[in-house]
Amino acid sequence: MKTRKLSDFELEVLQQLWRLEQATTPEVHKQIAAKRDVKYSTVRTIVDRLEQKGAIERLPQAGRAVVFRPLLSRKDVSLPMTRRFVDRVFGGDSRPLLSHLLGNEPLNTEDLDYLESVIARRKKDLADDD
Amino acid sequence: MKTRKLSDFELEVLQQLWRLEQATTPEVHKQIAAKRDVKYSTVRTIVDRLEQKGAIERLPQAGRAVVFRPLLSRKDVSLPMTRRFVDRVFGGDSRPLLSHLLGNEPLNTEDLDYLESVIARRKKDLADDD
DNA sequence: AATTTAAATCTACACTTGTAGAACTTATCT
DNA sequence: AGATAAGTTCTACAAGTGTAGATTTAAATT
Repeated sequence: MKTRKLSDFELEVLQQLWRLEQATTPEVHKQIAAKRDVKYSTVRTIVDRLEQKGAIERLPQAGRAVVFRPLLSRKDVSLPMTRRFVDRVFGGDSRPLLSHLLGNEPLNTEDLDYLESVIARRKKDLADDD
Repeated sequence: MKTRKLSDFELEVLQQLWRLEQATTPEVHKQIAAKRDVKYSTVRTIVDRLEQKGAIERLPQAGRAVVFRPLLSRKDVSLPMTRRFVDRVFGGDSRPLLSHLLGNEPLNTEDLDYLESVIARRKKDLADDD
């Protein structure tokens, strides 16, 4: 899973591909152009670069428009990128990030309950270990 | 607080400045060169760019070597970067990031207790609100 | 003072990224 | 079939980034 570095724009296109499971460049363009003003050929360039980087592949079938689908899963991308981010911005210590997110991101009761359960599990693991 | 975008390397230098509070380029270079092989002039270029971007400033005093210190705090940088990261990689939803970090980052009992307390506070806020 | 050394400044360059125009190729619609 | 539209491919380019050599300047040492 040779996850070469992906640019902002490449990530944005990949997000769309994850959402749609697979799509043509015009489809991806339509999605993104709904938010930002960007030309078709620009999106197409990004799609090509994603293909070159091995992050997506084209499905051979349909004749005219090329259908692409992701080769990398969300996790393939998010795990290494999270690691990198914590290193770059927090010097490797994820705790300030955690408390910031827990303290400020929009979370409902259900979310909080779930996160609490994750902590509980961690605690149990710690207890079991020694 | 015009936080222009900072590159990886710029962030790395800034981390050192935060750690040291203030430092000369040779000092920063020594720190970074301890981990990676990088030339003095390379680090100096990055320092100059940080200065141009207004992220650091030079202290006028000492005659020969120029001392720099950060103009941006860790939070000035980490808050907007975290936002951007969550948007880029998780499409704006921080919950998968939270559960990943809580479930996998190295955390000791004390850390977990503290994070639990943050959650507890959030829950109370929710209860008070309605 | 003359020499060595440390640091600063200047210049350069290849690669990546965002951005898109122009030209060519199919389909599609009268 | 001819014209229009939709999509693909090719080419380009400025800004940003990582990287560093060469040159100049200032400080320290003999």
